[in-house]
Amino acid sequence: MAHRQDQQRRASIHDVASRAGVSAATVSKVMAGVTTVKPENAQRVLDAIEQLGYRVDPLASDMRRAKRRIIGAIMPEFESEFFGQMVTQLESLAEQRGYTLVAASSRESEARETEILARMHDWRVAGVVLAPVRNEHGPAADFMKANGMTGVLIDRVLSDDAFDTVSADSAAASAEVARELIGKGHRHILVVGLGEQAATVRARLDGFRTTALKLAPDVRIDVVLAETDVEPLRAQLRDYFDRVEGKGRGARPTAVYSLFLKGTLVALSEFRRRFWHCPNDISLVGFDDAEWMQVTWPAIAAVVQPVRQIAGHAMEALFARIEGGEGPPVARLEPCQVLMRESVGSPGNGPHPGNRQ
Amino acid sequence: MAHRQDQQRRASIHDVASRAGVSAATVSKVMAGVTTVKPENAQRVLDAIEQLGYRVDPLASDMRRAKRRIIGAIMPEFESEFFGQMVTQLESLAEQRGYTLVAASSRESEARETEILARMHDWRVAGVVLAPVRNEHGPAADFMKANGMTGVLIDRVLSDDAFDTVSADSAAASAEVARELIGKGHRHILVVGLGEQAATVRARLDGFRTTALKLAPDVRIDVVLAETDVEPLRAQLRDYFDRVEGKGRGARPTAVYSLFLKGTLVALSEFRRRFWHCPNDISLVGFDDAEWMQVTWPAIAAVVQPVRQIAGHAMEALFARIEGGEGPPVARLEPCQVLMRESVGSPGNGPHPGNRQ
DNA sequence: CAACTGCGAAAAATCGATTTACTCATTTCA
DNA sequence: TGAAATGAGTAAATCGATTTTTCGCAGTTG
Repeated sequence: MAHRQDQQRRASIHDVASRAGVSAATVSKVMAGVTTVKPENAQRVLDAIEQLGYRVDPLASDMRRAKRRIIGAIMPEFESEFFGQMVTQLESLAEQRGYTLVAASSRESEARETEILARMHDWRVAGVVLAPVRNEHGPAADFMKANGMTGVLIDRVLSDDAFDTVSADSAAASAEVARELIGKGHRHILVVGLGEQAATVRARLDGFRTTALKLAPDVRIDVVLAETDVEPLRAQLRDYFDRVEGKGRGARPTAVYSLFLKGTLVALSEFRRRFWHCPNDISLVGFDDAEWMQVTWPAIAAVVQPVRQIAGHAMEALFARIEGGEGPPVARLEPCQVLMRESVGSPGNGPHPGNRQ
Repeated sequence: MAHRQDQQRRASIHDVASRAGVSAATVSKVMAGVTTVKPENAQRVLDAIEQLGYRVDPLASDMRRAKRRIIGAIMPEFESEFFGQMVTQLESLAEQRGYTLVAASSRESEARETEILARMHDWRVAGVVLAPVRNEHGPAADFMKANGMTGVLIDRVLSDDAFDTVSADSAAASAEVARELIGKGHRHILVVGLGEQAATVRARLDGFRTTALKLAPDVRIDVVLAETDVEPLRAQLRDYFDRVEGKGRGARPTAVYSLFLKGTLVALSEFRRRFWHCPNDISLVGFDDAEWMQVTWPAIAAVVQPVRQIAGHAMEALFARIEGGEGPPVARLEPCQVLMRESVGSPGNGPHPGNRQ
């Protein structure tokens, strides 16, 4: 019956008003819960709303306010569990407050990051949750500052002089990893990372190195840092292992600590190529957990980032600012959990029987 | 200098108009590329736009049109590579056409699916890409029909009488898997799935069964289908293996075909529990590929869904409808690629030496 | 009885862009 | 020459909701 009508044009506040025999302003007041409306009028408005299936048009509703009830989220990628969970959380939290989340992927490009931000600025979003590709000092953060945008930086950041930041406590987690590896007897450890993400990588590296050296001053820590992309890292890692293997017995590290998920995958694939098995031939821990790490053989040890906490505190900080919260920016660090799974063992348990090299 | 201004209020079309000494209508025409504007006026408008850094407010711009330049995307989850890539693609395609993509996760709930859809309807989105939790016959699709929304259904769908559909060619891929497994000599195969996703699961199951039986009429195909959630599936799988093990030698299937990613994880974790190794103790193929499947030992065989093609054709179909395209709905099936990795071998190569049960 | 107080609701302005209708000129053609 | 067509541009309406202003009317007060 109402078919044509449904498909053609939705009821507006004026349709409700005329059906209820009042003005649009009164309808608006009823919906806003203003008490200075005569009960009988309010009831007729409610009835009209019910009958017409009226719902506020968020677009029109947002027109007049300077900050629209839209939150922008910019993530470096959507393909990993971490950012997938992050978006899910952020969306849920935005929704709870009656905001719409518009998520976009910068696809690991700072240029795109700024473009997206400009578009979000056009939309006059109330706030932005930005997980920068590189760190807090990129062009995106500059853009936000220059345009007086409200925002929170997460993940690959440490602290900022203009925006609140929320990230995993990389240093503490790395220290924990160091304690575990040193405790198991490792004295030659390779750290793998991507240099571009300056802030986080440094925190993770320093946290690891400091604690490791404190516990075992004789420990040898090698570092393989690729600048930008994953493929160069793969090549560098291959070269590194070729080199240490050339130096004969004992030159090979007994454990690898990867500072990010892609690095863990690269390390694993390099182990495969060399027929090295964890943990007998080499131990492996990676920053960032994933579901599959529990089902492989061996299960892969990992640092679990507290996604819910990061998302929760990011949104909390963001809404506080949106609602006019003042004060200097806060840099929050959320504690991680380190899951030592089977991929970590003690060195010197001899090569795996299947090791053919 | 322009700081305060930037932060307070952005330039509107009227600001541009007054600075250029013309009316807002003229500015609008210049931006739309209408030719009936005196070149010198056009130039002054362009200059004013430049000086003020004016950009169209998409919200205001969309106000008057019945269909706003917004595309909604509803995915069952964001945590897996498949849907992550899907959202990335969809966003990119929407952006190319000057549309904004608003993505939301139904978190595997049909109720939420409809709620999100209602909210998107409130936004008067031009179209929706819906990856239903269950299949094309859920309440979400009904809602879209009842409200005359434009949309395309993807992934867990076969065909629909109201909407275009795009999905992986599950049947063909499953047939290919059957050919591979039968060809390798498997005659007792377990298929693992989630019954709730009726359409796709049936297609995958039937495609597999038909081809397997055609090639080897004596093949035994067991099926473990959990209704809704992953945990029950885990329990059922455990029971199943307990049962077949109780029947003694040869009762155990030599291969498992999982119809979706979570099933592959469950199967792997069950293998772990029983100390079964792939492919010596049992072979495994799963629908849906993931990056980690190449780096584990063994690498896991998988059916790769053509994400780009699905996203591309979905958007193509969607925009065709948005632009008024008529005609009966089209059901598209995109071919998959089957990657037979090390987790699949021939049966009867004897148990793995490490098998302690 | 005039002035004041308040309540409830309507009218009007606003947000920013687009589109329709309309106004002058200036051409073009009969 | 006069009517119609074209060109260039503007005022105003529109989209749908919110917010400010105004107004009518009832009841009080001096």
